[in-house]
Amino acid sequence: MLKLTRKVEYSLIALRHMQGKSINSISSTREIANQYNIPVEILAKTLQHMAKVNIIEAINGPRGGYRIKAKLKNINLVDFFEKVEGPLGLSDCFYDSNCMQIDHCNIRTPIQRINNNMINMFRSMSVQDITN
Amino acid sequence: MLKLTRKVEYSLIALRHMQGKSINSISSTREIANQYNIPVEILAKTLQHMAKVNIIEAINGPRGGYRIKAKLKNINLVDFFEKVEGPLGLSDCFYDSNCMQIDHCNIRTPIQRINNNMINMFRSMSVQDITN
DNA sequence: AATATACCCGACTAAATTTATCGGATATAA
DNA sequence: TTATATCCGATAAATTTAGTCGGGTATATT
Repeated sequence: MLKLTRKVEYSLIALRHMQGKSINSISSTREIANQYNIPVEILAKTLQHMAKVNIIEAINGPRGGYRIKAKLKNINLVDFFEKVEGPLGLSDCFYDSNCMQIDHCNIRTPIQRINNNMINMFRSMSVQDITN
Repeated sequence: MLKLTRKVEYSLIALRHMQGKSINSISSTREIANQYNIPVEILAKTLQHMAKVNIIEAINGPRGGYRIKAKLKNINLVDFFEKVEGPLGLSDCFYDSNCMQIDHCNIRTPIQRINNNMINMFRSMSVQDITN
């Protein structure tokens, strides 16, 4: 319960790895996967996805790879989690009201308060707070 | 990602239900399950578990059921989540160091900071904040 | 131009976790 | 004695997460 997914973890590991290198230097999927014991194919997907949402940038061809594109300081953790994993919330009912008990539920409002606290907490941190 | 489990949700729904009734009045599994559209068997387990960890108390026999036993005001959400669902943490490595990359991981410390923030946030709220 | 390296991406499979079901037991009020 | 309710281990189903596979495109290097 309340866990980060591997996808998010791998993304952060990769970003931190890239940020530790000189700007504009390129990191390949294989290089990162090897260094951190991550399955290559899964990391590949993860990086492709981060490229698609413009957090990093892909360079094709031999000697290609990825480098950071966005200002990590300007991406808060809510934005980041949502870009990488999709909508965020302690319960589905806060972004997709398909719940059988939507009418009877007696805890929706109180949980929403907690949810807001959580969201605010994550919003107060940037990706750079983690990758630095 | 970062979701509560149904077990936690059902527990809270049940607690709030009981708290809405006069003290010492008894609620049966069936009564709660019907009112909130929860599968009876699953709610039964959930309540049995809450009884085992002394949050509620079971009364056997016909006209039996459950009633609140603990002071909900004194149970913070971290304690509650852990009693109901087990150890809490954004990543497993904070309570079970069986991770392949424990030696290489470059984000353990930063994630632990976030984790602490989250834990503190949940610790600052009591079950009663939700069930009231 | 050929080649090798690296990203791209959809379809699929496997594993883990969460959710739900079943069967039979015990306790007790009426 | 009976009916209602909790108790509880085993198991099954569903969902989510994690990982694999195959065939594609782009490009630096020779």
